[in-house]
Amino acid sequence: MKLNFGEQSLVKNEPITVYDAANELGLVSRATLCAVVNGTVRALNYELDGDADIRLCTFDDEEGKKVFRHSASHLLAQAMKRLYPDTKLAIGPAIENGFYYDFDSETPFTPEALKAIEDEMKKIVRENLRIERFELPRAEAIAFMREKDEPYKVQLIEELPDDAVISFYRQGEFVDLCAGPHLFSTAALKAVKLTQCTGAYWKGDQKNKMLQRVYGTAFPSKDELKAYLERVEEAKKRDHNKIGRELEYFTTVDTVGQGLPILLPKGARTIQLLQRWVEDTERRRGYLLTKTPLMAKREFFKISGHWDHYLDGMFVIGDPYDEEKECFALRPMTCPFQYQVFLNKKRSYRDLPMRLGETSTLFRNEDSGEMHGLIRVRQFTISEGHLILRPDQLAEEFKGCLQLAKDMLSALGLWEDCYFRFSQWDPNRTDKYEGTAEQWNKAQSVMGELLDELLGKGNYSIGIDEAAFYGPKLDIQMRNVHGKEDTLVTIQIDMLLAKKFGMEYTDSNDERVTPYIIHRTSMGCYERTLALLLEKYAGALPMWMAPEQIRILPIGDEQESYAQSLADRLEDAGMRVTVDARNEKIGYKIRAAQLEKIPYMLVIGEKEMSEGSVAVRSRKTGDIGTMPVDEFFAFAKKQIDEKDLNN
RNA sequence: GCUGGUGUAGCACAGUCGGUAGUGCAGCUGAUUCGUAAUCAGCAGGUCGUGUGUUCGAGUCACAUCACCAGCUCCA
Repeated sequence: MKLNFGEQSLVKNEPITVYDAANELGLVSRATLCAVVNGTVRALNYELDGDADIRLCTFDDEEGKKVFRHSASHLLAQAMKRLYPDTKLAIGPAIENGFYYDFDSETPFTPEALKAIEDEMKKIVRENLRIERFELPRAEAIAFMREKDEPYKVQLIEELPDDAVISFYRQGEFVDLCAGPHLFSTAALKAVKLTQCTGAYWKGDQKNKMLQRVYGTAFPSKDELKAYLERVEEAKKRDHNKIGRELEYFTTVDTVGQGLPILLPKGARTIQLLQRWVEDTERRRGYLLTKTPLMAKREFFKISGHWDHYLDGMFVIGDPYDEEKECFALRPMTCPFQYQVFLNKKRSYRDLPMRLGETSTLFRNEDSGEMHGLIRVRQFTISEGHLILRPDQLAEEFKGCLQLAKDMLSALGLWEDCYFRFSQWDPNRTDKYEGTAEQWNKAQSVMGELLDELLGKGNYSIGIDEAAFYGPKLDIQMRNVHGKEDTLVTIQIDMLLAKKFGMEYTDSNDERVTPYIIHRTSMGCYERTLALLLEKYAGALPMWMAPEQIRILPIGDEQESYAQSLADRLEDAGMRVTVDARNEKIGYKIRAAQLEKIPYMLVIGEKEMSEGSVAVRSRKTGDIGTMPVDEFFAFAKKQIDEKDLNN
């Protein structure tokens, strides 16, 4: 058999382990963790018995990281079993940045308990236990796990297909059902840290028992672990929920209620200017502005399907089940309201595409545990829009929507952090979705082709059972500082709602045709986008979107009126300027402005006043020297007009 | 909704074994008129998230509730 290790190769007649084969070529080092053999990840002690293409992996490879951390999760489970023998094991995979293991245990694990478990893990590492794989036939595997009193493992085996290979991994006294692969020995797991303990449902289903999930991370060296933990700490400092409150962008008030943040003047200002910018940009791209009611009668939502599909998520005014009495609901979306604009009169194919845009406030009754700062709230305002189209316009208009979102998010500097998901229906859950399989397949294939063309094949992931109840979506996703993902922008193709609302147009053959609809947002909802901006820029929003752009700092009383007239002039040019005329030393005022992350400070003393100049200080680079007022004016205006993201 | 954690002045925090609440910054007043990240002094500020209970006595203990945080589930 021929064994290819990239450039080098080896010919063998007898079976040999990956480790021994690689070692003969001098390719193994301490950093080698596993190997990809003919496309499958294998442990180093995997026995080769035929021709193979082999790639050795270290921690720098995704495969290596995964194997390393998967072994760390077994280490955790072993320590847990030693300290709490009654604990039942569920599952323990490697995840991005670490691993977790789910346990069923009577004892709730506190941070102190985690410390003790971590110490036990370190002990096992020092024991240098070999990690060995073995297989069992199905019946024996089940009996084995029954004997060990591991009901979750029994269930996992029972759910495996009949022909599945059932493998176990043993390290010392500990054995776990696992597909593997794993490291050679526990000794390599030198830098392991348990980070948190939370609840998680068995099999991710709310109806199942809640287990205890212990999260951890692992690195080949203590230095790498330390660097990672420091990065996490740094990221948390950018948390909009902290920084947004400190910098007075928003606050919450117990008595107002959950998910109902108060936007303070700075937050309100930035959202106002984003909103104006969105509305103006959309107008230039052919959108018609609408303003529709924030609520409607129950009957209206029955037509749209929301009453059947989304009642739990709506705020209802009145008794939803008393059909005798009038009942209203606050709107959870804009779609059917905006359709009324189209329905206002008879439409012809000449009216299409009709692009409708609205700065739309929505209300969604999220579960109490869902709210998060400005990212997930119960009332929010979205740059909403619907495009009503002839079939032949679908591709072009979808493209336009994506281009608009890209332009918007690029101007905000967020585009580079986004990734894409093609959210599809689940054909097995027809209760959740409206329409026929034929309609869904058609909409999804149209959308798939568009995405391949616009984003490129493979540049988006597919999310099954993530669609809207009326159609597939392109979701533009972003992660917050905690690594949690949220949808920033969504563009959806809808082939169902138009019919429900009796929307038709007359085509050139004088036939009545039901239009296609695209639901879309251009830059998402303002609260969430602001939150992600605050995190991206650590509170120092770029000049063009900063609530306060320039602060003028007179040194003494004599410069106050000059400072004020300068502020008036900049304000007249549309800049957002304040004067700090407090009787304080200049250092004090600068410190205050720096802490508030004001982009530019203009220091005005006797010298500047007499020569008509300003001493400019940037929050980023400090004192950048004195320049004539006109020069600063042009300097600032350029940054604002060009939406410069570096200042 | 579920699991765990947190809640003391505007903010950051201290408060021992249950004995009647403190520090720094911010604020206000006065003095100081000052050149690139904190001038000095004085003053004021609290129903210890809320409620109920235990107790002679509760910031501290118990229960409930509200809000905030992380995770799970959910997310049109």
